[in-house]
Amino acid sequence: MTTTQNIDAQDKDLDHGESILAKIALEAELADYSPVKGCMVIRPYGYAIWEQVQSSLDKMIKDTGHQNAYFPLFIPESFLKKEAEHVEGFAPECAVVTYGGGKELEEKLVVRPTSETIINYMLSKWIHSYRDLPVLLNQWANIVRWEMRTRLFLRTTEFLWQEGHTAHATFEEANEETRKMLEIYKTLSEQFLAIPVIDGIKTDSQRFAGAVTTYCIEGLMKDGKALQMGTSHYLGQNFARAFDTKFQDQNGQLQHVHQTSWGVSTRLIGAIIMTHNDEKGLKLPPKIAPVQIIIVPIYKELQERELVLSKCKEILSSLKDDFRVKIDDRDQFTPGWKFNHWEIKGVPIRINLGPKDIANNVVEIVRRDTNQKLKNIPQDGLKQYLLNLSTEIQETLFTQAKDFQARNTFTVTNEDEFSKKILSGGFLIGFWCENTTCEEILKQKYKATIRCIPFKLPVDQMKEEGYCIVCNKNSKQRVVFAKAY
RNA sequence: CGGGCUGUAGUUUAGCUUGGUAGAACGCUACCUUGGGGUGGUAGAGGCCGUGGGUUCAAAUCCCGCCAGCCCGACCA
Repeated sequence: MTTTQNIDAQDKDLDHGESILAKIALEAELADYSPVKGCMVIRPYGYAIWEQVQSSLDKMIKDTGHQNAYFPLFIPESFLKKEAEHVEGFAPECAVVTYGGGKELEEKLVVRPTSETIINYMLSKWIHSYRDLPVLLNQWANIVRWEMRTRLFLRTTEFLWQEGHTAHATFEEANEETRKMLEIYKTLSEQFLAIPVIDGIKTDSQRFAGAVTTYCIEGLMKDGKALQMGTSHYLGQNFARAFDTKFQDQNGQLQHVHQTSWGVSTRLIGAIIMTHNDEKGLKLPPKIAPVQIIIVPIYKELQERELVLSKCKEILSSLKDDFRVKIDDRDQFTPGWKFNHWEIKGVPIRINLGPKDIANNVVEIVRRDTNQKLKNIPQDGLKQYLLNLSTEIQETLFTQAKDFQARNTFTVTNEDEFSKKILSGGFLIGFWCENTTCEEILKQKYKATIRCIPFKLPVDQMKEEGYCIVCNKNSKQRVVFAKAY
């Protein structure tokens, strides 16, 4: 089966993921480098993918009771400094504005690296009583983090994301919120992006600066590296204390609110690229593909052109209520050229339509997930056929990615095994003693980190307890190790 | 910020060692041809060779500075 061969070829090619990312992002016209180092331009086709991701997620965010709002780009520098861990974590990667209107500013303005501080400042004004809670906010915004090494979509200086911020009366409620949103991210990733993830808790060293607990979803890219695809934080009362965000409870007592924040970014597009691709280019899951079906007319003479194009339009209008569908009627390109063009761009379904098909009342369909060519598909009932096919492609892409993840997830019991396995990448499952030193040793020696303490392990036959793969001390839990972006 | 590499047409690049008229492919424009897997042809347009200085009769080529980018290390969604 060609599909399996392609994936296997990728498995052996684990080191070349980076060039695949840049190559696809540029060739499929998703993005381009900007004149400013570390920044990128998201081109219309790439932005259209983001809009699909946005609308899917935005609906789920609103369905769970959250409202969108917008907080400013500029944050007074003093705000960042109010929460000790937060400033320590973010100060090195902040861009700071010192001049405005030709004058040096009295207080420097930080370009937001995230918005916990400004939102808390506002919440402290808005929240008085337990009746004001919960506050469930979300914002779609750009943020800036001054990164040393950047990569298209996976890590750029400025990026687009969604950040949810909520305030609750109790720990239980806030913690439940944190888990609920992580579950939504998991659904987004698996059901929409067709990328399987491991969900779990971050270790202390990987925790968000200022959070009590950070939950995450982690995906495995085709080059064997892990990618953090979304995080959800229980912030405790840390920011509430720093900004004095208090409410009066039912007993008349003043209490600090319990807060959460959670986000996913345009990094998800990088994850799609790094999960769904082959030698021809990108493969987009139908649910988030800006163009789900491309119709390529095939003709010779002018007379044929008229006939074929009118049939194409007829088919288009019968499908346009159910699909994002387009006809590529450009005359300057040959059909063969167009085939390659739309394959690079990852369009899930292509319809080839020529005089022969019209004579027989059929179409030719090519599916991008398997590259299979399906000949003589009747025009009657085409819509239903395509609806089924679309669902199947969505599932196949997920299954392909799931199989890849399974083939590249290994159990290790000691450092020796770890050192050998980590070379070729993948998720490594092993015991860890919960000591940060052991984690640090693995990072120094192998450039690998603990991605998370999983809620549920992706491999069977787990023992309850074992020995830390580094120090051999007793351990109660297995964790997921990997090299990461 | 350290170490390595690279800057030539829109893109990928040849030429640089050994100084002497800047070449190709793709893309672009026009026309013809072709069209069911990147058709073929003809004719064109397009370059202060990253930048500043130096050496020389003469610099894309040699030397020095600067700038930018890429890769490798220290940070991260």
